[in-house]
Amino acid sequence: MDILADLKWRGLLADCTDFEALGKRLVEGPLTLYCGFDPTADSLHVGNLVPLFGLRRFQLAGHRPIALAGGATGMIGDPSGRSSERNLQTREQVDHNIAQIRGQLSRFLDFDCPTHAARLVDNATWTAPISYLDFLRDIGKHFSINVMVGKESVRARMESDTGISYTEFSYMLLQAFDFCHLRQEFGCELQTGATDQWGNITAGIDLCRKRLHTTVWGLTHPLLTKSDGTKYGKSASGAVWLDAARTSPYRFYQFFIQSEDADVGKLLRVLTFLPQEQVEDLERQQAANPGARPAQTALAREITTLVHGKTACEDAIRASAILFGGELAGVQESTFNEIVGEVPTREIERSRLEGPGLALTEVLVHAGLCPSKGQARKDLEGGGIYLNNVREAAVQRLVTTNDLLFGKHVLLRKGKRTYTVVTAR
RNA sequence: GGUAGGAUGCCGGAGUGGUCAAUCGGAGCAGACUGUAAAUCUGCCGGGCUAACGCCCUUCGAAGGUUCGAAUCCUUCUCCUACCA
Repeated sequence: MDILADLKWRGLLADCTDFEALGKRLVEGPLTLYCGFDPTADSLHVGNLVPLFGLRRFQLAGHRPIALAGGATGMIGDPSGRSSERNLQTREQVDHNIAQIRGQLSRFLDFDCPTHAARLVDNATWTAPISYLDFLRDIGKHFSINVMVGKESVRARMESDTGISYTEFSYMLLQAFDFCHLRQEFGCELQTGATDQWGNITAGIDLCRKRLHTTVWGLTHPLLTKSDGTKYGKSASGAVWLDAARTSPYRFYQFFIQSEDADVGKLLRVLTFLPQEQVEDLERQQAANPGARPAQTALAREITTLVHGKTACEDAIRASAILFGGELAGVQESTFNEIVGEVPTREIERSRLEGPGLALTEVLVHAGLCPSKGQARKDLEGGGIYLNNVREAAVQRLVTTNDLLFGKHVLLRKGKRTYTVVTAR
């Protein structure tokens, strides 16, 4: 299957400046394409995986991807898809974020491939040295304000209460310049991105035509949404990050295991590299026996392995099996230790549990499962608290050293799936 | 610079002297049903104390003031919005 057909089947094609011409170009031979990632944080999140995996899909199909880290654009702030002005990041923040993100970008692409190796670039390398006057003369001259204010990203903000600063208004010039530069430097002919990047991408295409008299293309991926239309990739505790320090592999795995039936088919297509037959087979299994959740299991395994590696994924699977396996009665110490470190863990001084012990409500607050003792009491009364996987409804319950598993740990659970291990020290 | 309007809990948004820790909706958390799914129903949803009835503390942009009593009235300040210049 050719790359465009594959992307289409996966639902990854939102728009293209010229499907037909691009399709023709793609069969002629390897093409160089790029996609940019701004360092708005020190880690990418699952939403970024759609365009990033897009680059990988192109590389697997024999093309040359360039992942661009926005060291320059990250200093400015993209107004696209934002209803209000961004806070400028300090240079130090951007530098730190860029360093982290470069590492993440490089994990999914092959830089050693002899025929179509990937590249990692930073737009600060070519943007920073240019003087303001040169930029205005060489780049700015090609832009019509009339066209710029017509772009969705600008118009939306001009109509909003907060407006748009000159800084963010200029963002599209920088991104357009990137495309132009990459066309000149590496013969890059295609830029990809999420749909909100359409305006910035077409700005680059126009600039290439005007400055270089050459035709390049743009291709956008749909924004990843849930079946109810809301944005995908946010859990209750915020975004789902690729950085294991921000979102542990266990939590990452759990996020996908908990996918809704209505979404899981789409997620398999968009976030994994499983072939069409296999995805369709999983969807059939899911429809036949939804309770077994074969699709969620496959999805979580695939993507956790891609992002965190085989070992971390297997650890997450084992920890999940223990936690969601019911009673802890027969569990061995070595097995239990596997979940310590996977789920959030808090320490407590052993002395506080000795003698009469410590109120369970206090332990819950200490563990971070409940925001206050009052809330902990209510959660207990509501039957939502489990001590070592056994429901505990007594508000006055004290936790003592007798509750320690293997003399060390207490497993606390709130609701169906929020766990914390408290370790005596 | 002028005029008018606004600022309420995570968000939206009622309330315009006591019955207000503040209607309602959304989000969130928990329970029931299930499948670590969705939908639905129920409870909770500022903090502390209590087994509980209940009690106490801190909130309605900020600071003062009027009053027995203020989110609600007055003064000043800060910020936002609209129109005018």
